[in-house]
Amino acid sequence: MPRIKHDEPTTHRTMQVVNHIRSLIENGTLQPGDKIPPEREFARQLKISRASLRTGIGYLAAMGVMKIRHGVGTFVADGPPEFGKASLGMMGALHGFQTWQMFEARTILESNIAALAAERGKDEHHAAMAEEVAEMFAAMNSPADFLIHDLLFHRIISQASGNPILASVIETITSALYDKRRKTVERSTDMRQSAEMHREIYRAIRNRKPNEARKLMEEHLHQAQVAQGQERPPDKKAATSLVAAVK
Amino acid sequence: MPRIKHDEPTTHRTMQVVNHIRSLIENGTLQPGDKIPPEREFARQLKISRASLRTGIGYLAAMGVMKIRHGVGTFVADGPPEFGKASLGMMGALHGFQTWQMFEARTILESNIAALAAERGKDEHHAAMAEEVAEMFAAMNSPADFLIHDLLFHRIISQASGNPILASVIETITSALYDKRRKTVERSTDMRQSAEMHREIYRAIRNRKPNEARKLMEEHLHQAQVAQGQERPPDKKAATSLVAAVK
DNA sequence: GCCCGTGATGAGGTCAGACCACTATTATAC
DNA sequence: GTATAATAGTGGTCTGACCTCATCACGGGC
Repeated sequence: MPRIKHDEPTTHRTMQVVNHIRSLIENGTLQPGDKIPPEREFARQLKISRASLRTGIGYLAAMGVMKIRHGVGTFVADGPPEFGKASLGMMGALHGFQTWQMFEARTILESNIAALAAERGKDEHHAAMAEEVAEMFAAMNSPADFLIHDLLFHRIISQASGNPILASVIETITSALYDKRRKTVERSTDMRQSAEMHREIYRAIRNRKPNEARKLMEEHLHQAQVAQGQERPPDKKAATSLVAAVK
Repeated sequence: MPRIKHDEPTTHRTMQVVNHIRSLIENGTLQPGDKIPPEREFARQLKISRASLRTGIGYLAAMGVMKIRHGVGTFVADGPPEFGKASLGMMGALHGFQTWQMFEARTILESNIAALAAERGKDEHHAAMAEEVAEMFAAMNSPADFLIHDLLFHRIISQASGNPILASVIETITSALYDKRRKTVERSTDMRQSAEMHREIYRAIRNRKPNEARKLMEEHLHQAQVAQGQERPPDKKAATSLVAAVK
């Protein structure tokens, strides 16, 4: 029989680095925000070349797990979890993501997240949400500020849902939509209505009414979508239909 | 006076590579599955060192946009879109993702996706789904094969939903759960029931009954979760029924 | 005394070229 | 004809030098 040499992927230096850092994170040695040793020293510790170490670190940086600052050092990411910033944009270019699809995904995710938040939200979440709603009413004449508090409001709901995975997915999609939103928010004439809507959502969550929260969130996002003229185009499928691609 | 070597404000080489490839993808020069030129030649074309080129390619590979095959070449990813394979696992280690959270996320996503598939699925999707259901019944005595067709079935539903963004998110979460599933599927005594369930889901989708499909999918995933003892830990009382549920 | 330029320091970024390892194909031996 | 061996092509790793950037301490000028 032909000799099978199927070695383990343990060989690749890149994965060696990734796994090492992973274990450091898992056993608590590395915490979000921590700085890792300088490349030259770290490479010596791991008994690999600096070049290989760098590919490994680059890999982690691409996934958003590490953050590199030229001239300063390399750190473990500490912000809200986000699946590779450029990832979605890249995927969009590759597989032809449409804006309406982003809205659809966001609507499904956020409406369910709102329901979860209504079930599990704690007092501090309610307080923070109330705060942001108030800020929205106060920023009625400043679209840019309004948008900031809008984002914050939604982010708090994500946290209140108690499911960080869903929160990160939303975060990724939202950040991809952010640029588009920023361009159109100026012409928004419905900030008052939007603020009211947010307040209603807040109330539904605070009063622990999951279904109401879900419904309101759905409605809210639908309005936002319409306001940007990003409705799903009529069902005229240019369907590529590659069932074989599933393989 | 040593004049300052005022080079272009070209951003980091890594991003230079990423953007270059991105533009190649956007203008259609590179299609999924295509092979990019050998590193040495490509580096010469871009007028950068091979090391820098490799950094950029590594970045794209980490995001799942490119696939590297040692000794063969580097290709544009062609399978189902997937956000960095290791990404979720890494994030889990960093932010403490729990298995029950993955199930929750998956349930929310897949039940809604099933509903969308019921609305938008086309004949070829229905056919492919029927095929997989049949394979499941045929593989009843081979857990490994059964699992494969199980995965395929769900993947076809994702495609049928007509929203590739949701499909990729699911794909990412599912692949993270795959290993855990593989370990427990052997003891599954409910493959028959599982197959029946899949058939019912298929029927709901084919008959364009979104709400029914959603409900069935929810139920199906809940069963799968229970079968693995990955229920969400109750907030208050301990669940003693879990052990019995496994059989 | 305070401010600001300037150099020293340490970190990541890039480069070049040699050499190693894997895969698939082709040539050769049997 | 088939199995083994040689080979070409491609990614993977190493070395070590040099470049760029961010920060801080020092010291002259105000």
